[in-house]
Amino acid sequence: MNTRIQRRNRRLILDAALDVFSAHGFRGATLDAIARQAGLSKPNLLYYFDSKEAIHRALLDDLLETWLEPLRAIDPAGEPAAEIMAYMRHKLRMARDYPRESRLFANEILQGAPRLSDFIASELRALVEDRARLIAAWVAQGRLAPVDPMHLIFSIWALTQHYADFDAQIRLIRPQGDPMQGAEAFLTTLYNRLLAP
Amino acid sequence: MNTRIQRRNRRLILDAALDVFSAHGFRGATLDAIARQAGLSKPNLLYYFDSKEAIHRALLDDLLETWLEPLRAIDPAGEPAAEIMAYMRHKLRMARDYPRESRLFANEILQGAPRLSDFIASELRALVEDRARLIAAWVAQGRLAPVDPMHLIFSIWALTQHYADFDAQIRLIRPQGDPMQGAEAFLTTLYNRLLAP
DNA sequence: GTCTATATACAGATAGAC
DNA sequence: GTCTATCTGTATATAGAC
Repeated sequence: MNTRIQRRNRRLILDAALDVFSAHGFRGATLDAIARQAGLSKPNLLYYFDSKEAIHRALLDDLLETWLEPLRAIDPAGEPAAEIMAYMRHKLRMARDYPRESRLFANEILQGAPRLSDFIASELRALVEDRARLIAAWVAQGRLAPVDPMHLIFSIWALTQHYADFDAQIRLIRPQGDPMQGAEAFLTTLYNRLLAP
Repeated sequence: MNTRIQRRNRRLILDAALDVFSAHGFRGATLDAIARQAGLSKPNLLYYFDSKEAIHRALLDDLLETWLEPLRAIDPAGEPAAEIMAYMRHKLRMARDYPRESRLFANEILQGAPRLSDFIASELRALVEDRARLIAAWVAQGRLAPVDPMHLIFSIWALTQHYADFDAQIRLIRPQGDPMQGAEAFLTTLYNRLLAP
């Protein structure tokens, strides 16, 4: 029983599955495509995971741990505007470094969040409400410009994830160079102007 | 040959198909689901359209005509900030009134724009470049704050379509009330602050 | 024009040899 | 642990009666 090979194959499968699920959605993904991408046979995939659903589930579980972290990292003791800016940059970095994860998530939400509604309605919701209260307190103290905390958070999600989720569109509109070229500078200006008290 | 019934049935099919394709993506949608939703039999769908692909194609073609219109409506002779604000409100209204169309589009882009790359690389790209030049000219004249025109356009897309595309997430995080409650006020503040010269 | 019945293809999952 | 071969369900599309 070689645990090293097992771990290597599980990783190969999950990496291939992330490629395929993020590019085609759950229904559009096939075990054949994942197996080909992973360099394994289809039955071998199902030796490591019970079902297509189980592979997808494993990807989401991996993702959700890292999904909350940037929001959690906002420090109540920090300087308000700087904390929001750092959060925005953190999310933008994730969109650049983990675009497949962003698209996996987007595919799920777009289709009504069938497999994520529990997570969103409990953990994510509680965390967002907590951070919204923090931001509202900062506003009340006059340390941030008056701004709706929920919409502020949504705006950061929308603006950063857009570069991962709509990457195909941006590349077709601006074929030359990196799709995220100039994004950080633009978003820094935008939030500096929005948040200055 | 009753053209009135034909038109009515084509409309029924396309409306049902928009429901199903936007909610489940191309592969996730089934003719069974569309037929049930339309109140017709599956072979009857294929009497009006050659294939599942053809139904999808018809939806996209309908969509693309209306997709360019708000960008085109930006008036070079207008007051710069007011024109941008009007464009943003126009897009926000479309996200509210046509969320299924927004999700249909998002599904396509997310999966690499396989059926939209021609449209995006030609018509949309040309229009965006034209509008970017207009905005750049306004900036050069000092009538808008210095801002990257492309990223400004992307930001409006991201922030408005987010309310349609991520509607499921927003509803789970804020179960009470309308997901777009406060969105227009927030975005108005945001762009007022960003664009003031 | 609309239906029931069906041909055909493909995808998820399993059997069983090695 | 990994493979080939295969079972089974489901989806697109067609045939043909009415």
